[in-house]
Formats: sequence, C-alpha cells, structure tokens
Amino acid sequence: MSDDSKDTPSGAFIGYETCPVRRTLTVLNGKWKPLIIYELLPAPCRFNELKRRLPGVSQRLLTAQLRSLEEDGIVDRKVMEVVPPHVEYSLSEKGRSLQPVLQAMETWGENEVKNFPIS
Amino acid sequence: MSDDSKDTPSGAFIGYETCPVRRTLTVLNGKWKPLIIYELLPAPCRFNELKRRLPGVSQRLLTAQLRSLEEDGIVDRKVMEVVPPHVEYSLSEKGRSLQPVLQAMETWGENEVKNFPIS
DNA sequence: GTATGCAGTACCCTTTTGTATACTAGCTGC
DNA sequence: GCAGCTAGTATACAAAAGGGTACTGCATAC
Repeated sequence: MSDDSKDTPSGAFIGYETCPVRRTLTVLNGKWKPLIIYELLPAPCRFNELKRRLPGVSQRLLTAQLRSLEEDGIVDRKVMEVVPPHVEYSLSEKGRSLQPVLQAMETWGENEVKNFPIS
Repeated sequence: MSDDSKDTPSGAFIGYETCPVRRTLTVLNGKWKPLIIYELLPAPCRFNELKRRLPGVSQRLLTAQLRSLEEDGIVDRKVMEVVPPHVEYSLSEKGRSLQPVLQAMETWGENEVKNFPIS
C-alpha cells in the first residue's frame, strides 16, 4: 500500500470519488453505522445509552464505528470533563442529511416485516 | 454453527425480525450488494459484464454476493445451457422495490461528490 | 469493603473480504 | 495436437473487519 500520494481509504471502493453510490457506501460501510445514525436521528445520545439501544453491538465495535463516523464528519462527539465521564454523540448537519437514506431503509424494512414476518 | 433449528442468518442483526432498518441492512449487508442491485436496476446483466461494471470486485466475491442476494429473493439467476455458458442476473420484484433506498444513496452521494470532490 | 455506572482500552479469536491461481467445456486459429 | 478465448467454479491463503470479554479510574450507593 501507500504507493502513491493518495491511497484508497479503508473500506472505500475504487472509484468512490466519482460514483455517488460508492461515495455513500464508503461512509455507511460498517455493520453498525447506519443503525447508529438511525438512533441518533431523533436526539443526541450518550455512549452507554446508544449501546443499550443497539443490542448486539460490543463496546469495541461501537467505539470504532463512532470514531470512524466522527472522522467522516457525520457524528459530533462532545466530552464533558466530569466524573463519571459524560460523552454525548450527535449528528452533524452532514449526518442529518443522511436521513432520506435511513428513511428509505426503514420504509422498505417495514414493508418486509409486515409482509414476511419471521417470528 | 448450526447448533439449533434456526440460527441467526449470516450477517443478520439481533432483532432484525422486527426492526425495519435491521431487516433492510440484513439484506444489504455485504460490501458489494448495494452496488450490484444498483447496477441491475436499469437492466439485467451477465456475470462478466457485471464484473466489468464493478471495478475492484473479484469473481469469488461477486459470485458469493450474487448467491446470497439470490437466496434472499432479491436477484434472479437464469442459466442458459449453451457453450460458452450464458448466465443472466436480474432483479426480482423484491429487488426492484429496493430502488428508493439506492436512489436515496445516489442522491446523497451526488451532493457529496459535487460539494466535496476528492480528486 | 463491595457493587454499580460511565466511557472507554487491550487482548485474542472468528468471520468476511481480497488476491491469486487452477480448473471446467467447447470453440477458433495454427 | 496445443494455445487461447468465454464465462464462469473451486481452492488456497493473506488481510481486514467484526466480536467477546476482561480491565481501567473515578465516583456514588449500600
């Protein structure tokens, strides 16, 4: 790797600079990222609260994906220097602009859950 | 794996049976799946043509993700028993119903590419 | 003194993805 | 006959992403 000045970021697709869908997928690439954004849409949330709302996610992964979303400018992280620690995650404007994508996923899923329930 | 009658499908989320977004993500979970669906939206496509349109994907992965999409009823696979082999992939009705999701991704990405070009 | 909550980090292991190559089957060219 | 073509499949192996759990430091609660 690092053969040239600008290498493909981790998880990015070849041609993601110009293909709109690839560009979006590069940002959403991560098992929990869309769900994190979905949970943050209504209101900001603290780390452990987010963890509780996303059953199945581990601390390690949640931390990693939040950091990645922060790097991409989707999520804002506000640390209050108190004890016990208080860290609040919220969507940036860029993050909120992903709402239509999550909305479309929600709508499709609702239809599936309605028409083809599993349990 | 396969310890019980019905295990969580590969890539599925806990609670995906009822959470709409998880349900959608379970189907779209796979680095290339949304792009495959995106490419198949306008018209059916053969394997190697699909591979050419998705620079960066390997045969192995493309095969695997197509099989998975087929299992989920998103993609139809039509084999013509001729030599050389001719296999055509197309979206099922269920697959086409994902268009709004891909459309939202495309729209968001277009805005990003326009406002924050990389190269 | 022990238990709990917060917001993580460190360690190790499994699954998924990426890369490369060899193989199928019949056809064309030499 | 042998090489190369199409449109894949199968296999092996390495790298990246995901997952489980223990642990930290400080504070309050019992």
